[in-house]
Amino acid sequence: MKNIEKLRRVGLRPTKQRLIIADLLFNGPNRHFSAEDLQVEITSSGNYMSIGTVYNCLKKFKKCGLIKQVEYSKETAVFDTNTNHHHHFLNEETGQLIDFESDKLVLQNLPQIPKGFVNNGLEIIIKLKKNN
Amino acid sequence: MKNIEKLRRVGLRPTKQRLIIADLLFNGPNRHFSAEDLQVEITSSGNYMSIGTVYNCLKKFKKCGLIKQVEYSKETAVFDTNTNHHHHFLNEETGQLIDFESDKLVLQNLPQIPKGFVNNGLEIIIKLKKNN
DNA sequence: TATTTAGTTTAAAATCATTCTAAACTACTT
DNA sequence: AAGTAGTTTAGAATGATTTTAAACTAAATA
Repeated sequence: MKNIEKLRRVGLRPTKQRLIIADLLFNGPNRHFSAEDLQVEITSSGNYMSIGTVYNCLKKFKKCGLIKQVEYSKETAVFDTNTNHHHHFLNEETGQLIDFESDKLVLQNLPQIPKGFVNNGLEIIIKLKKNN
Repeated sequence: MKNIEKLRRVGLRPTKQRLIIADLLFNGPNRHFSAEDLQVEITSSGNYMSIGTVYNCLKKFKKCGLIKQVEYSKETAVFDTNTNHHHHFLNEETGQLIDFESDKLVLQNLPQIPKGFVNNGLEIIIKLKKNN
């Protein structure tokens, strides 16, 4: 599917800038990245975009379900092209994230949800340390 | 146990400032707080402390295992007096955290840990939404 | 007890990620 | 072709946190 269609389908005006970002994000494998990472890539691809626009665009993409934002990250927002339900390994030394699928996982005896609320998503982070 | 002992036991010099914070943190029930929250409390208790010192102190306390830092939080670091293993409910609307115990929880078919690494902690966040 | 010193606190400046602002621009509609 | 609503931009603003360098203080030593 062309990215211009992809944007139209979720109600986003396919501007030049959004298409530049869509081409970088949606034509390869899933990955994690920050707004700044992406800006560097945009520059490397021979384009230019203000950091404000990168943030605006990522926020819109997120709102429209084209990307997710990894919720645990402390300072730097980390975005993810993988919008399927999944969890993360986190290499604490480097900050690198690795996805793992949630479909085989078995969770039992989950705690009772506080009164007045419903479960709106369960996220697991498994922190990794080098052995030795 | 007196807080002055508590600090000495982990190798921290019991300065006036550290004792003020220890008195606020360790003489009541466990809770979550930010550096700024704590500074407000310090002020309310009739003391004064620069925000830099609050950060320094919390970092030392964390390093010595007196408190933990909740890892998922996005922008504001959230500290926690509860150093037992536990997980969190997160009210996404307000940012409020609620602990839940991990001892009854059953987790099966956890994914294989990437080669060269060991599991250094598993954290679960259950996001909450108001029902209706 | 006085002196030393290594660690601590402080105000203020610096940093870093992110958001805001207001003006210029552009995709889409009429 | 003109209008308008949404978008992009540079640069300023914000907010959390860290750094800096000087003043201070707890603990060790003389």
